[in-house]
Amino acid sequence: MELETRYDPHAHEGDVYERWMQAGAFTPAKEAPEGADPFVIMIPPPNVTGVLHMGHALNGTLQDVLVRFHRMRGRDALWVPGTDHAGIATQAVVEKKLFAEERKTRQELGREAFVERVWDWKEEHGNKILEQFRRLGSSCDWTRTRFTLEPDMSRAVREAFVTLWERDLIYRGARIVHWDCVLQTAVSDDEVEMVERKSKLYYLKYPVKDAAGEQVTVATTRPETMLGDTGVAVNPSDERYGALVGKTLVLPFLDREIPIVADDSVDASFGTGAVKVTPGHDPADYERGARHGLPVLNVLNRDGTLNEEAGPFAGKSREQARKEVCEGLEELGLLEKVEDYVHNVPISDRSKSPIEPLVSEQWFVKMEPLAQPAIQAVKTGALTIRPERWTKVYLDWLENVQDWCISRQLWWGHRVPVWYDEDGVPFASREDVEIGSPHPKTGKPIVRQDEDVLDTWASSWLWPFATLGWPDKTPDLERFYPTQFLSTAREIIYLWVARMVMAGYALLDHLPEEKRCPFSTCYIHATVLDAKGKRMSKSAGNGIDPLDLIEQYGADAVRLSLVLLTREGQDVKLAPDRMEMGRRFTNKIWNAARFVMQNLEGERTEVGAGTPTLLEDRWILSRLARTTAEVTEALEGFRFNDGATALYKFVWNDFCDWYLELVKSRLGEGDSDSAKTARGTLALVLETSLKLLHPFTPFQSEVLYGALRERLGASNGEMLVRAAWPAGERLAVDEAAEADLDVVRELVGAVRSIRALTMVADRMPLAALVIAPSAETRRVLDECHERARALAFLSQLEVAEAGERPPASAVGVASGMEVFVSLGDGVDLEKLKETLERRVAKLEKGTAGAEGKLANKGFVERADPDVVQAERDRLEEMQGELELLRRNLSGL
RNA sequence: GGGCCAUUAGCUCAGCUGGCUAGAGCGCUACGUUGACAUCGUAGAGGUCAGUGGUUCGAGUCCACUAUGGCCCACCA
Repeated sequence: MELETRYDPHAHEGDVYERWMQAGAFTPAKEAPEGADPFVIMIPPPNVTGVLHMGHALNGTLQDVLVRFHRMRGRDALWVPGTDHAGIATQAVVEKKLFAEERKTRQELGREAFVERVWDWKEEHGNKILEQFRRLGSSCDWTRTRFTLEPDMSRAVREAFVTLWERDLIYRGARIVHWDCVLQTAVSDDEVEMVERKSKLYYLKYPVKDAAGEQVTVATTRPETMLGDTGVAVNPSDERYGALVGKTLVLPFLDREIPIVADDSVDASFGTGAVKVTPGHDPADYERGARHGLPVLNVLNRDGTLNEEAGPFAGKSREQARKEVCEGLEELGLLEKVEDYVHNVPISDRSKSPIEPLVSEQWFVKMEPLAQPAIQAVKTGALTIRPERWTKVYLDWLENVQDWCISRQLWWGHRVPVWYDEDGVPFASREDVEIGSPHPKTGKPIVRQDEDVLDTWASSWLWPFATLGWPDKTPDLERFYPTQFLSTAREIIYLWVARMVMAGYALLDHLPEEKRCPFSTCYIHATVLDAKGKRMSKSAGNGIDPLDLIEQYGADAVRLSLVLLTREGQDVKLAPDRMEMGRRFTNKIWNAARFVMQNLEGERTEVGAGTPTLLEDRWILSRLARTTAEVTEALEGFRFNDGATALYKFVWNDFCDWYLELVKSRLGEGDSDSAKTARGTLALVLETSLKLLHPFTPFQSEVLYGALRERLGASNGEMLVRAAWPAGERLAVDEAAEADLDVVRELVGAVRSIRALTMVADRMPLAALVIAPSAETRRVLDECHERARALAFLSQLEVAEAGERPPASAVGVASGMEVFVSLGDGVDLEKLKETLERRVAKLEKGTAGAEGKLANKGFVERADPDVVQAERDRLEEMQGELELLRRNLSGL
């Protein structure tokens, strides 16, 4: 196969993915390999309505890197994909479409027909996001794709519901809930966002009963809710109102008599110190009302208009009522004043409309008992959350957990599996119940099923095991549960992560305690921000579409860039051009591979032929061994960035910059042992590098691996995706080789520095460069000088015997070697002098620091002996260089 | 009102449990290559590591406070 000079991702990605699919490369073998531990990830199911955003792209990359890594390491690897039915979001999308296209509301269509429409929509559009995950290269087992509303999931959801019901952990209650007046459903605490809004603070006067002219002023932001007031509260220690507690007020408009009560929760310093109590429409008031036995009055309809309880204001919208209430009070002389006021208003995440706290009948799950094991999970280490600081967030929520309102007044979702008899006595059932059949307890006929559906999270909290077939004890459940890794966004630590842990402990009671936690590591990935550090959002229009990036740079470059840019626990600011890093690197790999393969023409069948004895061969193999260990350790510890960085440095700075250059002249030697070894080493290093790269750049590494095997004549169609992770006897760290090559690099560097100094002085090239090596370094030079010649800058180098000291204008030192430079004519001595002086100053500072350190007893006695020795060596070196530079300076 | 996170080169960021003369990529400058690489290589300029105090033989790294920016939680009507 001919490789183009520039890597073109689009020429390969589609084909490669297709080959993986045809080979079933992502589906675990029927039987788990002997002795292989599972490595399982459940994808956080994206909404079916969703399109891939940068957060998905990052998260998908991280999960894929790990799954591919562990698959290659021989673990029984599985990554289960799927989507979430996302009750409110999906229903809203379809409702909107229905109205736009047919001018119909869901009510006009009817429940059954509407749900049918949603399914139609799902079949048509619901796979989009999973397709996009494929573009990214995700190696999910697509044969196991799940959907949170499919029939098997319904069984799981019912099993969970009924189990909790039987344990008395589910109850129906009138509670104040967050009501979304647009979507006309209850939403959970976690779906509410507090948004700062400018508004007014109204001071209302309520007359005291039987006390002509006496009034109490309350401050409120919601004057229209005064119609639902059933009391006024003051702080018991507030002297202003002491005498009034126990007296009665008369509510304007309605003439309702309401008591003044004393309650600690009232802040005497806010407003007037007196607060109206509206238990039906304010969570805090609900609590206060309950403490004082005040009645709960609901003055709102489900759409947010006022109901008949509101007397003259019935039927008005909230906004209209507010206006009219104020006007009315004004007329009555009961509006004291209105102030500007900024406060936080609860807004529904889903409809973006203001939440109305409303008392209504809902289903709740008692959370406290479920929370205990989830708290224990992190305390015992069964669950590790990374970065660690999120543990506290997780625990804080669990330790103060509120009961979970699980009913939603929607149609798209799992219907609450509760049926009622004619007296309204409920019971929960795993099976559908026929209308008319007898209630198992009361014996009376069943008349209806509960109309509500369950919160979406009431299915997704079962995800880690419902995807494996639970409640049946399937082979998959046995083999793949619990999972090892969950990677998700911080926003859903409460909504999802904590609840999955609870569900695992509560519902998988056939398993021993230590196997119930659904995942052992929960990784909270970075948030992807825009270039200015703002959150990407549709409404702000600052989002970057990952598919555009893939289109432009290729999936591998995007994956690599994301991993290189993201360090654990730190958000990442992203601009499209940051993908350049990945693009350049993938192009570099491509060309290095091309070069290697061009030199492997012919009959070679064995990778890594010959025993390397030459320094550079030993060196690169040692570096390869070290890099292999680094990448392996990094990925085992979920340090993605470290792994990618180690590879980047190895491939680019060691392999391409040095090894390929050093080996070029040998490659022309035909059949010499030296040439053979070079070719073998090249092939081995390339092949191993491709394996290490595969988790990060799966497409490109697969293409190059195929090409390499073909070139070696060793191809039998095997794919890199299933290759074994590098390990073994050929890869050992050779410290001597690394140290020796460091000397060479340093030497070359020193020559370049001296040369650069003169070039700074004037662009004149050097008249001559002479090196007088010590006996020790001479050995190393002899070994590699010929190869080093291949480097352009070394072609000017002449090696002299020690002791032959040529006249020099500048002298440098490197690894015990003196480097003499004689300057050509026309050098700007002033500039050279300046440069040298700066260098001297820097060195003086350095030596002073080192001397101080070594003069310090504490350091010498307590520090690691190696560190002290290194410090001495460093000082000596600096002193030597300093001395030479001073000599240079005085000679100028 | 609590809590968390950041602040290191012009830009984006690395610097793990305190210990080489504080690094990388991009950008900039110079030179060299253009027979693996519509490039690549080498070198250079550029930093009082936000500020103040403390612990220590030694602090970018640990502690306290301050400043700036960002995020999360919370029933102040």
